[in-house]
Amino acid sequence: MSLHRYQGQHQTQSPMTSAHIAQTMTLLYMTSTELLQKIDSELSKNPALELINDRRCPMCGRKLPAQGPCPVCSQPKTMDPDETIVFISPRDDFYSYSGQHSSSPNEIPEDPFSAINLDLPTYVLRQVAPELEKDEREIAAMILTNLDEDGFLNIDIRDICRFHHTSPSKVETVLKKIQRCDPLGVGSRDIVEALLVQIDFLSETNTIPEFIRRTISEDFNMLSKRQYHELARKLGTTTQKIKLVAQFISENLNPFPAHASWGNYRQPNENTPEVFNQPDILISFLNKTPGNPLVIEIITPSRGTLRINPLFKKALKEQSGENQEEWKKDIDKASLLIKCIQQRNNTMRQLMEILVARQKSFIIHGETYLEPITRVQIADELDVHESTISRAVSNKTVQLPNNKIIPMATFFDRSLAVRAIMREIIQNEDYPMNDTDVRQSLQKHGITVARRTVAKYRAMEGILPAHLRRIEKFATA
DNA sequence: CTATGGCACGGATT
DNA sequence: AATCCGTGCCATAG
Repeated sequence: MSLHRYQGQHQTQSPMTSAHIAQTMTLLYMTSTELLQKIDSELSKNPALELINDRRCPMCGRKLPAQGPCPVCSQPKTMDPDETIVFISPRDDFYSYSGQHSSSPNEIPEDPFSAINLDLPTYVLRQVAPELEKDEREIAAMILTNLDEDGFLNIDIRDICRFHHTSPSKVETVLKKIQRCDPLGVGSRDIVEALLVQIDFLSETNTIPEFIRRTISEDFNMLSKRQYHELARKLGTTTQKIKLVAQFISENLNPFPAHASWGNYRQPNENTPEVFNQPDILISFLNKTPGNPLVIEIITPSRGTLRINPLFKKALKEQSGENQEEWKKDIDKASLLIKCIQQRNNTMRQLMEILVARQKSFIIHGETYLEPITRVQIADELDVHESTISRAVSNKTVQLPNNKIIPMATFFDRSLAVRAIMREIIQNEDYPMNDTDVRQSLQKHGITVARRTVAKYRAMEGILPAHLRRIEKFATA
């Protein structure tokens, strides 16, 4: 209370600083979605603040086209794969789709084995949204609201066409994009289609057994009945090769998209559901081509440029009265907000620059390559307070080049790499290894942890103890 | 007797 | 100051 009066009297000095710091902290803590709400509410409350239709790059101030980020700042200087491009990407369309999936929120598929109640339709929608045109999004939304618990599409494509007055090929295009999202094959109409999608994806980077496409698309019945001999005879090949196909399927593919990386997504007994908001950061390869430089987009919600209404300013000068005090306050508040948003952007950019540099192999090659770093280290390097980094990281999410959306805090997970390696070890084990064995095996990788810790990691990953894995192995073999 | 999970402690991290 | 994390000890189930 008394603080307000104090500020009123000494406004010529800089009482800004304390308010400035406080607001920067709050803004930094907010996700992009929350920031959008904040801006909206400020706009409606504060007459001095104005949103003009003039989109400008938050970094260089250039005029921007109606869509997309700054063409100059988002361009690489070289094609050197070591380079990363970090830029602020003002988006207005990005957030309008959260929670839009229609009438029946109760129909959200829920895997009984998963304690995490992620909402599959929104999760997928967030991944594809950036890639879609406006009319495509409505189709995508319709597709995603008609998924069954296995992640299959249980509505006729023709119905979608009728509803949106569009062609089947258009729907197919959207569907194709959806199918390549994280629960790979989601939105397929049946097991066969889901498997084929997964194979297509895998074949881009891996070698796949011959005959696999054909067996799945034509003879999936025989395959599932394990009639390997008959199948081999029909295709004129050896039983051995057919068995390879079967093995590959059981090891690398998942017939039910919703159960795969989606359903048994670790942490079985964790009752903290991870709610993924819209990603705050997008990381991708330039032109979506692996090997190209990385492109980091820091999403900032905006439909234009925020500024102080010049008319309001003029009115303040001309008019003197009891309102003047009030108006001046409004102007100060508005300019403060604008400054703080700039600062937020700047901090996020610096943070991502250094974070991506450090964790590049993790981003490109996966969890095993995550380096253990702490927020303090980053804070020292950027010469800011640790809490700044904490605020910037907390609650934010990042979308990786493989379209997975992860919490930004994952970059600071000290044990993720070890857990990933452990998973590999257990995956490739010849016999069910007990925790002591796993510990030794990890030691060969140069990782020393206590036996008890192995048990903990196992629990985190939802891996059963050795004696129970034995049963599982026999069941699948 | 062995493998595993629960509890709690201390140090690091936020 | 509060929280998280790895670890040691011990009880218990198999």
